[in-house]
Amino acid sequence: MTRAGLNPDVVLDAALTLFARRGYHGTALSEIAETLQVRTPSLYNHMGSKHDLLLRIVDRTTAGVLDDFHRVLDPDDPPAEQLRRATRVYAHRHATHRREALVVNRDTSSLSEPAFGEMQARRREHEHALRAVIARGVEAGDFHVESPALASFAIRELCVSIARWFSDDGALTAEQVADQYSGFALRIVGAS
Amino acid sequence: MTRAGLNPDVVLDAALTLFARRGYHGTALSEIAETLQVRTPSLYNHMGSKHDLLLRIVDRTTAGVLDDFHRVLDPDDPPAEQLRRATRVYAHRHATHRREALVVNRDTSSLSEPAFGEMQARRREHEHALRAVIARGVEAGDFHVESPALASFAIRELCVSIARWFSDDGALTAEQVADQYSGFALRIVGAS
DNA sequence: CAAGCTGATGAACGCTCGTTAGTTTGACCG
DNA sequence: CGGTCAAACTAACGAGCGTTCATCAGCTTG
Repeated sequence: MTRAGLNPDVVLDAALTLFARRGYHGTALSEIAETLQVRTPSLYNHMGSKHDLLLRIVDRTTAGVLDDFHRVLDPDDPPAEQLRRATRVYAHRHATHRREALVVNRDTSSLSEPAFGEMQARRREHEHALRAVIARGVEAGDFHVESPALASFAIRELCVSIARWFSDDGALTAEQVADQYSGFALRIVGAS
Repeated sequence: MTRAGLNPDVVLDAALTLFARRGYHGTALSEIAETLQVRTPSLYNHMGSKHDLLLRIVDRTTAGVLDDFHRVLDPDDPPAEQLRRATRVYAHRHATHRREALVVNRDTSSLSEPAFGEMQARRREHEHALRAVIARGVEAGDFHVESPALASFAIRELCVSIARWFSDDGALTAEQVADQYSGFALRIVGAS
């Protein structure tokens, strides 16, 4: 191991923390370097560019969201259980991956093409998948909402907002928050 | 009226649009100037500084939120009606003042003291006031939630998120969205 | 029509940014 | 112990930023 012991993961993690706190444009590479007790140019031994850091963060996170969704969704479950599981895992991720969520939801617009387009496509895929669950619940008479699209937006953004206030030192664990929020989701769609 | 017809309101409005789209740090004064078909230094005839623009936006918006709240809250109303009205006006504001909401929720951390502290105090005031309404509803047996704080966070952030997807050209008017979202809020707290 | 004022402008400032190049350091291996 | 190679360093770059200032244009007023 050399003097500073830097590596790509450590750099990405430090960037994640600072991007989440001050935003992508509000964070200088010199601040990331200072965090790691290293001069700025040393970072380039472990990353492509500043923009590349953002890209990797967004990519990894949006892929994780879709993975989560398809992993917990059982096609044989009734809509209420599907919605509960999909919401719980989405809420849980926003409590356990706060920094990633903050960066993705704040700085995605700083991505260049084609990364921005790909990210939007993934977001839309998750959005439509959740909307489909709600629509099935409405058809089955289990849910009661005027607009599945509106309810889907509301539930997704509800979970996203967890990243803005959750704390590991708080009164509730990530699991408890996820359980309560999935309960909120079922109430929003008017599940009996 | 002189050549370009600039004035403080026009500059603030252009800044608002660009801050909302690219963020405070992501927006250059030259871009604001370009929007107004003017050279950058001309802006200084109508503003103090870039930071001052952000400050005025945040100030005006957070004051408006508290104004709205106290204007619609009737102490004699039952908790359910109080929550409905408070949520409706908050949701409505986020549909009709999208740009302001986006800036406040993204770039507040770029404010310097004491502005940042003052803004946080106002936010907390609104948060606590809404939480109190929910707590009263729980005490009265009208609402059923484990944690009024969690429900209050959820409802507020739910409304905030409207700014992220609402469009004047969309299928729903601001009033319709506000009505549906205040319905979501009542469902979240388990109002009968 | 001349004087004066408001505001738009070109030029320039000091600074910070992301990034590159060349050099030096230090850990590892035969 | 000497050679090798990865990686951290110093120095410097070009560009863009927010901001200032002296100048200039054009409208208003007497």
